[in-house]
Amino acid sequence: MSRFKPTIEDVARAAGVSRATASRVVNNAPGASGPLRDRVHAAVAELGYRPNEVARALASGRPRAVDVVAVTYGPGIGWLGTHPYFSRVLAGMMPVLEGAGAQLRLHSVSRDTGCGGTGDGNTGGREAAAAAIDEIAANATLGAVLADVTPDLATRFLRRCRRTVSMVPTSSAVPGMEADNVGGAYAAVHELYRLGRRRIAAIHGPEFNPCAIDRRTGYRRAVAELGLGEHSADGGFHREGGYASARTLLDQDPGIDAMFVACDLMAAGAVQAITASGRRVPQDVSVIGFDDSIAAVCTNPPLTTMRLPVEEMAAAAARLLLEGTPAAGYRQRFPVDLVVRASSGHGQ
Amino acid sequence: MSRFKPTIEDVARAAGVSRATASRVVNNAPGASGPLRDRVHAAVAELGYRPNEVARALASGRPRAVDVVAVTYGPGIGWLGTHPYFSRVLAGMMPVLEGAGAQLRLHSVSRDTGCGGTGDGNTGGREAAAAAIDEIAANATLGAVLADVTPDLATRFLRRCRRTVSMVPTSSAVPGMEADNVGGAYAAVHELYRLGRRRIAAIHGPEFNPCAIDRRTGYRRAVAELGLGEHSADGGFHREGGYASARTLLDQDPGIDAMFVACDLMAAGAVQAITASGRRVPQDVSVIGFDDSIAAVCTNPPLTTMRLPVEEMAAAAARLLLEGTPAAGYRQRFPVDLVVRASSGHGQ
DNA sequence: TCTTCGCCTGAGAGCGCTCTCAGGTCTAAC
DNA sequence: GTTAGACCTGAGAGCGCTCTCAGGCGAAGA
Repeated sequence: MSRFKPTIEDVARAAGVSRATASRVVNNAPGASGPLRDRVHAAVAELGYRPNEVARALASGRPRAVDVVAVTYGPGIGWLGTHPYFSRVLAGMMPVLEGAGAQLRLHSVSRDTGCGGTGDGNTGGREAAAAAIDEIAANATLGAVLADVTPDLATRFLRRCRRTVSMVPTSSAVPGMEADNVGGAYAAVHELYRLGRRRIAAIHGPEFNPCAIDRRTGYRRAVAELGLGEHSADGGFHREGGYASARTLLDQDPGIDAMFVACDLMAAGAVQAITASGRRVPQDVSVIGFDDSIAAVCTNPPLTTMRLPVEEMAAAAARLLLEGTPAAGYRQRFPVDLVVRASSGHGQ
Repeated sequence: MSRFKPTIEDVARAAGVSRATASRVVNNAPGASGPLRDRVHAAVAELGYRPNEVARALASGRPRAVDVVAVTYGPGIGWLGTHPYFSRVLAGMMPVLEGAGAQLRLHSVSRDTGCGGTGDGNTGGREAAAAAIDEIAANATLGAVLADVTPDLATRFLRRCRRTVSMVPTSSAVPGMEADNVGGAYAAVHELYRLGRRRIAAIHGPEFNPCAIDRRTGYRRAVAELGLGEHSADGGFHREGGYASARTLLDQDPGIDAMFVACDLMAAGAVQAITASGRRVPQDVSVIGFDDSIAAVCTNPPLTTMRLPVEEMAAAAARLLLEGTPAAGYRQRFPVDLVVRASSGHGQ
């Protein structure tokens, strides 16, 4: 097989037409027809021609690529490799993008170090993150989806790239897909209450994460309304944190009979910690997670959880970007529903 | 903030130099120096100039982008959103690519339907997949990593794009990162044997998956050498399949005292099925998984598993691509090591 | 002082494609 | 027969950047 890559010039020559006509046919644009179309198609087939996307992008000024920016934090490589959230975003967008002939470019920015690397240094971390965000925004083309991001970074991104949509709540003008995190957490606590639980602890995500903040708010609101005490710890949105927090919580107050855990990964850790302490889930301690990610069904018992429709949100974000520049402050809301499995139990 | 995007022309004008000089400075190329460098840098800073990657790619003929192709199969959206494998590949490559200023483009091809969509139709599935592969290969630039792929598709890809590396074993000339899947499975069975288990069943991955084939081979070899019987089922590399297979296996032969499960996700399902059957893990049935993915530590008890160094493999693949075109048939081998957790037990 | 060499620098030619615009053809209506 | 209108077609000008090449200039050697 020859390594020769035919250009549209070659196609045009082979078909005996001009470059413009060949382009029209290849792009299925109107204004060329009948015999010429056939000749061009034949030439394309014969030469094995494929348009060069890069040239096409440059010439048309609108490259067909959506940038997905995952702002990660946490130990090691960040969440990208372990937290199911990101794959769900990708999986949700992929079919939409592919259907539109758009590419998906993935970027990761570590909130702490700028680059999506393994570094843990804090020296100039914020500036590095900001610089990385600028860099990506400057080259974002069809648009960008901020998979997880802090409001300041989101605002900064929007300044360079209007065609942006955030997957997490940001207070700013950044268009976003917004799940009812507050309501979900609120509903989880109420469900636990309904099951007869009265000492409902919470394991939250990191305090700078917008989703974590909302879920915490929902928990607090519910607990306050129900006249219950507040017991909570920060589990950092990773399993290890969930384990450690559950332990701490149980040590502090052995009477805890339920836990609302702000993500399934942490909930998996919490279930392990509860079990390790000699308690049973759900008989002794009822657990409700959040996300309905793959982690929820891997635990034993499987997790009752609040389903975050990540795939749907991601698909909607992709569609929004494909359509054009979303209006500043645009919001699309998604419900967060209870999915009952075994970890919450059946009540007394 | 103005929406004006300065070009290198603007920078050159502002600095009072030619476009060529501005380009040299921006690219840190030799042949420009002293005062001019400073002037250009000043202009860049003042205008907030960012090189347009698309134009740069077209002009230089070497776009800095690596394409990651995930060939998925299975129900629904495929594995992309649920199987931890893909995120690990991404997470492993990201730091390397970012360090080299390269972008990461993600593609998914469904083995069954071509597009990475949700379809389940088989009509023309293979041809669609092949067409999608061709399309991606034609535009692959810096190179491509085949995250999971069947040998036929890999070969086809290589035909259009020499700069390719596979993450799974392919018998063809495709350069690849090769983990010792056979040895890992073999070692797992031996470990189970060492623990005193004599009825060691296996839950395999889909028979067309190269990794699954190798792991099956390792299992068979070990079982044959140890003079044990073979009991196995296909779990399709997803949790549900693991659950169903474990159930079936246990029904067929209630005396099974150990299971080698070819991926952690399936193992999570298997553990649930074993528990549901009234047996204990590891006391009654010892379980060893494969991968050491996040799923391994979410289960209860946590899984003893064979660690597949996916991140390292992915990073190595990225480095290989960055370096140039790997030789046909190039192989880099990775060990698969036992990670002992609770699901295998301590022996009698 | 003249030549040689080396180092800067800028002009200009593309990379492969899109898209506008002017010209050309053909049909139909006057 | 003439003309307006609709529809094709191709020439050519870029998109923003890279990179080659030749000219210019100063230092060093003859």
